[in-house]
Amino acid sequence: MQTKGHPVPAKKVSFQDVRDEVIRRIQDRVWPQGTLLPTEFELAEEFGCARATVNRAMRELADRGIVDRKRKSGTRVNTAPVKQAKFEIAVVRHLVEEKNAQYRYSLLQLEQIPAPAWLSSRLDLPNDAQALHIKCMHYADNRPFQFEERWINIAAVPDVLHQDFKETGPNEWLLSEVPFSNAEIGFSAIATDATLTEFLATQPATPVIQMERTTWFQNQPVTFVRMTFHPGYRMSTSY
Amino acid sequence: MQTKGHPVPAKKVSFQDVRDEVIRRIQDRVWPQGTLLPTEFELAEEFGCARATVNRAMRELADRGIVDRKRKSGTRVNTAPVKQAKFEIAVVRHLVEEKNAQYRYSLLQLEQIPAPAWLSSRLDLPNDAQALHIKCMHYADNRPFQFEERWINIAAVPDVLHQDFKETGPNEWLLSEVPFSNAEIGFSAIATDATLTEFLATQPATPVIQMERTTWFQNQPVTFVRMTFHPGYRMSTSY
DNA sequence: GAGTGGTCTAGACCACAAG
DNA sequence: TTGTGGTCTAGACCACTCT
Repeated sequence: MQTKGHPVPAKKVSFQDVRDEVIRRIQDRVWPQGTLLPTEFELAEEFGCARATVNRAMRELADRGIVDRKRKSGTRVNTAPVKQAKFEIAVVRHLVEEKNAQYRYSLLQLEQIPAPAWLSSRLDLPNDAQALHIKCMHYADNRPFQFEERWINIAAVPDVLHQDFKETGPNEWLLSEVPFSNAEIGFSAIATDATLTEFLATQPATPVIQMERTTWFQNQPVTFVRMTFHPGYRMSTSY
Repeated sequence: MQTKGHPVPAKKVSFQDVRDEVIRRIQDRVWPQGTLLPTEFELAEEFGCARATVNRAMRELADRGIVDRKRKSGTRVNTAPVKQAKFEIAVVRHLVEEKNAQYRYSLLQLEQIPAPAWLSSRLDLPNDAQALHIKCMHYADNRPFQFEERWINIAAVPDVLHQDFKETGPNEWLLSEVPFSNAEIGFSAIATDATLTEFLATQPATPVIQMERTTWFQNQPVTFVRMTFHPGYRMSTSY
């Protein structure tokens, strides 16, 4: 909306400007759900910027699931926006320290064993595979925070045999050893069994959140871990 | 790696090419964690593409938390990659239908009440605020899938009074009415109380996952909902 | 066939932060 | 001050997909 008298310096239109204005129009029902938006060319003209700028803005909206884009069809306001909640799967130590609590780690058990059948099946390991079986605890201000039970595919990370995991947990070591892996994560609610009741210091059969994660590196299975949080633990995020 | 004899048509280098090659080098320890990467200009030269192309590739890696970028400092391979797990907080109906199960909705209770103190406090409502209190069930193949209890801030969406929610749940209506809201979500593990035991058809004190969500639209509180899943429900995702 | 988004380029200027 | 990423431009061609 700027009169074209003299060539005013005219601050350039940023892709954020475009993005925010489009969001505003959607929120204010100028473009209700399902609306077909103007083409990039038209928007560029309206906003007085390059098409690439509009493209960048719209691509971001598409990534967020706010609009749907199709070649030839154009850009449409999404009707059933897929809400995504992102949870940061951080190292336990960070979770604890974020709460300004003192972190402490304790190794409970470490043994090399032939991979049990269920593990071989789950990780698709050969029959004679060897595994490192680890149990450990994570404390926040000396109160039980998380119980961790883990199996590591030794063939995938042979160096693991030189680690004693007395000072730092296997997760942190694996992170430095096997960066940028792929993983499958699942959360469920379970009741504490005898072991969990003991280490988490709970009443028997207390509901707790358990997180299971299987990790691969370059298509090779590396580890399966089961992490059980203390009662009352709440995972939260916002969007 | 292309000899510069004749001006070969030479397929253009895409930002995906750059991105994937950078990922490969990080995975293969060519650039171990903490490494300072070459500048965009240098990479553009190496790959034989424009700097904008490199920028687009690196920006994606930064978004994924694989590298850290700072003006003047340059781009560095992230040491403690923050793993992000994205959960799609979809409409319950979609969750059910994804399992190829038949979805059924049932309204249990709907009443207009003065907002209880805890709700006013949580949503920052005025003292005389009115709320719509709703209880309903979601079934998958006629088996209890989720129990939902919700409070809606009537002032934020007055139209809600014209809805009877007999056929479709409040969530779907709110989604169409209040698109692109902000929300805070939390998950915890709880034991079923009398009501939940009844509606979810479980044993008393069964561990279940409960999701709480508070939603705002343009900084105005809209709704607070507590959704409790059937026993054994598992939230999962991969990255 | 034609329209729309997807991407690349070459160049430019800006903004932040390290020295 | 200076180096590095952040962004915008104007133009070009490509790729999907609808008709």
